[in-house]
Amino acid sequence: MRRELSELEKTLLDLIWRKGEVTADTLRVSLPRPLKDSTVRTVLRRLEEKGYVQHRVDARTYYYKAVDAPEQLAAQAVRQIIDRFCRGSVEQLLVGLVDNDVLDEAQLKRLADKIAREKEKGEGR
Amino acid sequence: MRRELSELEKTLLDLIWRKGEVTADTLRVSLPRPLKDSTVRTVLRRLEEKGYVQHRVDARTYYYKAVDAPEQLAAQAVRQIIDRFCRGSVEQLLVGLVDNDVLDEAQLKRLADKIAREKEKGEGR
DNA sequence: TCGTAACGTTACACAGTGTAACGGATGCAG
DNA sequence: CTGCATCCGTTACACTGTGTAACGTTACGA
Repeated sequence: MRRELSELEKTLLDLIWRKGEVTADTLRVSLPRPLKDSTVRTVLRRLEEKGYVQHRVDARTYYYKAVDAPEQLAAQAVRQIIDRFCRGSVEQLLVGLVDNDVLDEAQLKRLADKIAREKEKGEGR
Repeated sequence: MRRELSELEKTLLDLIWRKGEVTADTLRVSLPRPLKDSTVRTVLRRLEEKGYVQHRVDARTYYYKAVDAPEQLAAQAVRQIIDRFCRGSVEQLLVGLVDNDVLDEAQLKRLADKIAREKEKGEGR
């Protein structure tokens, strides 16, 4: 499992997801609070060390992009939560989500149907 | 939102959930790796400062118990994930879970039905 | 050849974490 | 009543991660 992300790293990664592929400077100017360019680059490098982003070079400029889609990281994170808090049971998690109003039961049912339908369609391909 | 838990704190909290209510020493002897009693107490106090556990005193012995059920913390954590990674959409998360094999679609449907049934029963009360 | 634009290296202070020694209070056995 | 054992809090310290940036380096274009 990859190392944890710090708060600032998460902020940057978020921006990268939103923008697709970015240079350190593009990123810098769209930051919520101002940071020096060297700061941004340092954090980008740490993000890369941790395996969350990659860069390609084009005419001595680095273009960074995220390695995983956000949903993938989300899925991993949820899996960890399940292991940690729900004794490995997805069911227990879902029930907990409904109980704690993160998810309401109508929504859940609708989703289940929708996903089932898409799955069917996908398999008929 | 409460502060983050460190790894050791998570370990202790897990044990507390499993045992219900514990003294520092009960906890200490069931740890995976040996720690001094003062260490355990320090971590317990930090856990309490962070608001995850409470203690009551009985004849100068502290009995600690968890403030929230694990499922509650799980729900909160998932909500954060949704905000952070899925642009606030639970649906997107669930789809991602299915796509990444954390949850399979049959299971989801079964769960949805079960929860819907329980909900109905609960409201008839 | 020189400024500019990009980058990496290095640095540093501050917070959090794991880990524990110590010393104070208090109840129980003599 | 006195001293040992039991529990607890305080204090401490080293290590790591994090936010933040100054500075040195390299290569291109004018």
